[in-house]
Amino acid sequence: MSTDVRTRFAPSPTGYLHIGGARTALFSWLYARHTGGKFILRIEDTDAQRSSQELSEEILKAMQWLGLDWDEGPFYQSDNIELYKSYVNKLLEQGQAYWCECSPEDLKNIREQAQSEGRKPKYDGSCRKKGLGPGPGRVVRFAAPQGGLTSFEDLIKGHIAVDNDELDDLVLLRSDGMPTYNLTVVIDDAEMNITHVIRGDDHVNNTPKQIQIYQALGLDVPIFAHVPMILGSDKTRLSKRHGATSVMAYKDMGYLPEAMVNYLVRLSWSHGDQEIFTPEELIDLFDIKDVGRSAAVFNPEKFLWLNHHYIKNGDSKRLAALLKDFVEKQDYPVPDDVYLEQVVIDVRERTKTLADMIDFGEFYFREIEAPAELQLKFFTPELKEIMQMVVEKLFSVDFSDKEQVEQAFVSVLESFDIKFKKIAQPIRVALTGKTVSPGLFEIIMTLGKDTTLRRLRRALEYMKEV
RNA sequence: GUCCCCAUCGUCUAGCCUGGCCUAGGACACCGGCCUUUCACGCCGGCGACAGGGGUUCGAAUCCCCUUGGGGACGCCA
Repeated sequence: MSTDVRTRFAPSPTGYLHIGGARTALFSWLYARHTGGKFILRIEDTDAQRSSQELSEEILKAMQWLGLDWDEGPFYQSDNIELYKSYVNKLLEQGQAYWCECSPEDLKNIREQAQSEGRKPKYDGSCRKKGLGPGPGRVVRFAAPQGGLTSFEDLIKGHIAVDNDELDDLVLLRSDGMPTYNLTVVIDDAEMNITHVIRGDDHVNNTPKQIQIYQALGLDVPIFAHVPMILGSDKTRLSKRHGATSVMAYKDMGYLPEAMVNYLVRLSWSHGDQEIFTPEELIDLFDIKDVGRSAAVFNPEKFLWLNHHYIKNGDSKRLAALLKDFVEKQDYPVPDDVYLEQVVIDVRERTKTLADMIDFGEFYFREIEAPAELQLKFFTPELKEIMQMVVEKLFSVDFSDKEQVEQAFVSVLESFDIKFKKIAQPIRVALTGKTVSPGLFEIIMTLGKDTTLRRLRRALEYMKEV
């Protein structure tokens, strides 16, 4: 027996790992790492209708992408059905559970009746005294304690107390023989010796019900920590309406996992004025005690800013490797690693995501032609001689030496006694097809002699023809 | 509707527990300026909040109560 911290993340594979779930997982993981405890992953797939193996795997992938590694699991609740049933039987034998024959329609009526009378729409317990046994269409319900108070000390919310009369005789075993969430979560957390149940705010109301089950079963009640929700910009529960909510959707949009971790951790948690954290710092600094009690609004702009921060400061070789996927997705020919890294270095200050790099740096990956209006505006005949000389000078220069390339321009500028400004935009348009781009010399060095000269000559041809 | 929870700039938050150092600090966004071959980056500056009302106190963003506002839960989902 040890008192080591054991936390868990228990998603249900009825959807992808979303922002909210990821943050909960992150907090659980951080707390385990911070305390030197264990982090367990458990898949809650007792809803056979809606759960799927594919979704389970997607969740695992998302966890891995975020770097949230687990020490035990993944365990699947569907592998433990007999275990849960044995507990149901125990409750039945103890008289703390009973068979119920009420149909879904009966239940609906009971609820509507209660609500219309201004009461909480809970099950009225009409089958409690019937002494029913198993039968088709029947479920097992928990005989919840009546009267009194159930309370607990939440690590985040503080003291929470609920009147037992508010609580339902909830279903433990469905008519199809599958156990339900409130039962399985209790049994597994107990069997897995979870010390700290860190989960979403939306489970606060379930907690007293679960505590009653722990008590009925004579199991130790863990410590609870309910983390506040993440809301959308209109302060309602975050959903697709607010934009992408799936973790992996952000990966596909060119976000970095460290940016997501850093962004999410700062929702309802902070450490003074610090905004940027390395994983090591987080493990060192994170504590549930510092998690706030109020909900946070997901702010895409700040997330983008953080992503840009990591794009700007990340290792360029790694970024180049990540960029490769995005190049392939566009069906562009994949350049070599050195070229890709140069692109990253050229564009990183002005692109906030990996996907941005592809858009903004399109001219690095494919042949481009400036729109007609830009050609007309910038490729003017008066620039003919100047451009001619730029091409000639560059032609005779060694491109492995940036110094020489810059010198070539200096000599052209001196010959015509003009400012660089005079030819910068025309050259930019010739090289990139746009008026906005990275620095000219960076582009030229990355593109290389052949491409640079080819594109400048094409502009020169235009100047001559006009 | 009933129950539970929450409440500092538009947003994320520091400060609140252990009242005075708060004419409330930082960050994102926004607006100016500087830098400059474009755009960015960077730097400098600006805008901007203690929900309201009562208490307690010499003194309240900080403690208490009420109101209001918001969120969540009320399922044979998790």
